[in-house]
Amino acid sequence: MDRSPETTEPCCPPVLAAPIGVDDAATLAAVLKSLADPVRLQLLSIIASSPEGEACACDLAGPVGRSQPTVSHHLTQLVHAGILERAQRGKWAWFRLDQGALAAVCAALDPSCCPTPGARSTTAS
Amino acid sequence: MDRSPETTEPCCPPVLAAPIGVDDAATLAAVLKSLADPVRLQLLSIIASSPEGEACACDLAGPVGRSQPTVSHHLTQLVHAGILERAQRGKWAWFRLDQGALAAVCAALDPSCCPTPGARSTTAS
DNA sequence: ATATCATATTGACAACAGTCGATACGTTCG
DNA sequence: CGAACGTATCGACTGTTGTCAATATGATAT
Repeated sequence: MDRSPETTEPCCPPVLAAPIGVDDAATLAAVLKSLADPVRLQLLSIIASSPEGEACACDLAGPVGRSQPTVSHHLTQLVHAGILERAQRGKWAWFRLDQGALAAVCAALDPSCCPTPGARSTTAS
Repeated sequence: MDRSPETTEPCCPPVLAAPIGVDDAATLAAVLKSLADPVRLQLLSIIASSPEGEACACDLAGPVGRSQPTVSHHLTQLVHAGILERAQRGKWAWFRLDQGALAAVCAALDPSCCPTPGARSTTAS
């Protein structure tokens, strides 16, 4: 499925403003769950701080000390959650951070900290 | 419990700036894990949007549709993670949000979104 | 085409987390 | 004191998740 462009889309209405519904809670929880793992956080960190902002999967298994299938699994989860973007380059898979996704999580968690345009209205365009 | 003042101190070094260590990853993952649950997010939301910013445990079991032990379990987890603060008032337990904790999580996730004193966003791209 | 390399998928297992019923603890009130 | 009430803990069950070995898939080069 296609993801929207650079629009900083808040994934959910802010948690602190008003009681959120079960659906919104589940959505935000899913994204947070994808972030709530030490290995995935390390992967994110390594990828984000890489020279061009992207990293090859072949360079990730070593630093996090996990097997190749495990790393692939984590990367897939992060891509599925909309945190990472995958690009096939030759036979290598390159991953880069979708920074908008993290900002959206931040906005949902603490909008007073992250003033995102459109974060106030429940159904922003 | 002592709670940190208004100092928005990130719980961890920013994820995106440089590769974080295993220890920092585990710390941040633990906090995120406490947030990565729909029921807990709902509890947070209800508590934060309550009149005085705090809510009694007796009023929480209903809205989230869970049993009293389950709600107590979730509240304990959130307190343990430093997200909530507990106050015993008579025989009632009142919970309020430690907003600094959420801001710290945001700062660790995306410092460019949450400008903290000392954390400079090196928006490379 | 065949070999080689990088990555994804499968299957299986262990550990963890969410849930509830039952029960214990602690406070308040009669 | 004892009853009533709110909350926490315990024990058990179930579903989920992180992990790896083995294998499959796909792309490149020889």
